[in-house]
Amino acid sequence: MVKDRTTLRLQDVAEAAGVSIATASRSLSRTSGVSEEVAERVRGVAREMGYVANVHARSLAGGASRSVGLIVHEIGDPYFTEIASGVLRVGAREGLTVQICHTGRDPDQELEQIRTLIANRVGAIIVAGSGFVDPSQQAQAKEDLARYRRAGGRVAVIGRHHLSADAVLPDNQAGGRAVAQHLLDLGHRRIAVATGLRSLTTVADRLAGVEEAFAAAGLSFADVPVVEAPFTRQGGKQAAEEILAAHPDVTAVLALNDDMAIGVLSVLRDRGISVPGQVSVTGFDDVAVAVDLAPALTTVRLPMVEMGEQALLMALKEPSARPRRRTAGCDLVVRDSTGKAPA
Amino acid sequence: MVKDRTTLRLQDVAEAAGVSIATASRSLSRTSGVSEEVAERVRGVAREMGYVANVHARSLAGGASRSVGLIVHEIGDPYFTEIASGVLRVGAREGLTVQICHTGRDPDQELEQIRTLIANRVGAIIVAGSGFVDPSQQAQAKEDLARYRRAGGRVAVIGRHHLSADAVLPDNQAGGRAVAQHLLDLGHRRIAVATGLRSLTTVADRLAGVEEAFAAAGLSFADVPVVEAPFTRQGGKQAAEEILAAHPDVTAVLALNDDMAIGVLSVLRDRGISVPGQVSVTGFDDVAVAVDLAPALTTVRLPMVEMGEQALLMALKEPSARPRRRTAGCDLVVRDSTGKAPA
DNA sequence: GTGAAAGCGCTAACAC
DNA sequence: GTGTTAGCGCTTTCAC
Repeated sequence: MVKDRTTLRLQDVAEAAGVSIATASRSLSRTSGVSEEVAERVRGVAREMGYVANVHARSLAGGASRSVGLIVHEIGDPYFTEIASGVLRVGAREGLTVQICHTGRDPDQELEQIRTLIANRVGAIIVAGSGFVDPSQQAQAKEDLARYRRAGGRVAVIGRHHLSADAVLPDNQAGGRAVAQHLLDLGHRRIAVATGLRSLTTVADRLAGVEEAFAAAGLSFADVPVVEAPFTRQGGKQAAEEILAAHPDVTAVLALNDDMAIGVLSVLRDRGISVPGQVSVTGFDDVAVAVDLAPALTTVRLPMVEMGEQALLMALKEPSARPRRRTAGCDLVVRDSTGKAPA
Repeated sequence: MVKDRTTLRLQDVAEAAGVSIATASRSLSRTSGVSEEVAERVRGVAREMGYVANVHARSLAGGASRSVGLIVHEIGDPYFTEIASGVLRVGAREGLTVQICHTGRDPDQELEQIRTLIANRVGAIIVAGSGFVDPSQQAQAKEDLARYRRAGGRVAVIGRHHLSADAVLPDNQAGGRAVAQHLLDLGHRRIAVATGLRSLTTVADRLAGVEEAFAAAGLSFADVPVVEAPFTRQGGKQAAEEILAAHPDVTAVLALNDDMAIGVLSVLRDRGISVPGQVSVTGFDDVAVAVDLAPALTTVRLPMVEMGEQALLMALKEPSARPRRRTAGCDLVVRDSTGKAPA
């Protein structure tokens, strides 16, 4: 589309300014080799005409790419929304266009999105969705990204992936440990876990932390019910129903993300089960709304916005020989949804 | 970036398949003029090699654009997140890349984002953020978009804008009327309104509806306190503080979006003011979390996801002579945050 | 049905 | 410091 003669070309600007197209190009892309005086005049003319360079031509001619891609599992999910905020913020500051793609937690979709971004010649790709425990699920993506990097592309991932790239790593395991520890400290022993897909590294790591806490307390984790459902509010509801049906005597539900925890709270409220009086509930992520729920959600805070910022900043830096990694701390935030285990 | 000899070119595919570059192009872009047999073989070779066409070259050569731009005020805002979901869903279905930009509700930023999208030669631009009451604030954007349309670009807006383009129009005024009516029916007379920027058409329209309901009930709107603050959770808190300080006797707070309502609820909870016992609260939008709050929020439902879908679908359709418009209904959803006015 | 060749608008060598 | 020109990788006439 957009083929016409209304759209201004660099040549139009050059003519209007009375310089060659090369000089015009240099002036606008702020490359050296033009007298500041001429450059300023050209920029003035361009601004006045409302000229905006054709990104495709620029990219094709070998100019630097002014866009980056962000791959999330699900934009509807506040976890990713906040990461996206961070990425967009840095992007805006750096004058970068951000293309957001989502995968629905499907590795095949992820691969396709990665390829699309590469085809779009984005300068950097941020993979924000969790990795998969099984490396083979991302094998092809790994290969494509490696080729992309060799060709000069930058890659950063958020979370544990089998992709070799700069990474922002939330300490999910420590978070899982902390929140489980918290429940155990409150005297809970009949705890159920509501989790998303266990094939995700995020889930696996959080779960590992939980298990660790049980072990540290000398308790068996083997008979703790772990209910797997979609990593969403709806999944949380589903998990809660299942848990209440099979284990009506639980005193705490440990959800592995806030969205699920919100679903759990909703079911408990519908059933007239008091929180934390009868059942304590915990989440993970500390999404913006967690503090405004009633009861306010006890959860593990992850600095999602900062993680998004960090990821893009890392990707933008000069590539290092070996992948960089930055860990993001997890802080237990105790609010009103947890209390002592009922006697 | 990405200039190298690892990235496959169309020519590589053509050579591997033993055809000319023209035939390869036709095969891959499914243009007619190639025998199905050859085309299939070329596609097979390309797939096997992992070839992905360079979007920039394709676009520059005059091919159809496979990307669209979405402009939102704030991705952190669930209202826009849900619209984005809708747009991304349709985009994925149609094989389109979606570039999301946010403006922070700043008309200048908006203009810049529009220009960037045009420079990116996106095939369509969806403006999802509210318009501004003052046309002059978007005058330049209007001009740029008009030029873009003349050049073959597609534009759709969500909400009332002074931009002439296909539009998805939520009936904000009816919604405002309905929710105000609801409070009046419950016997509330000392009502305060918490609102975002009144320079936004969305706010103006909702407010007009509220005013209408007052008029219909034979009540004066003149002395209803209308507190303006950012259209966010934080803004809601701020507004609530102000309202409680200046008008401690209000029995209802009508917030003009859910985010603000959540902030209001939070302040009331902190102050130990019961909802809806002492004060009723209403929102607007019906974001996903509204139903899971405690108390569940009475609000006006807007089909945000569908609005996003509609907007992109409209933009993708053959352009019509005159702008199309689709209205999106507003439904009052009564939940637990509103009750009879205390005696 | 297939191939050769002319651009699309820009950047970056390379001349001057 | 400025201009000329050869591509970047693709689509699309236009020949055959």
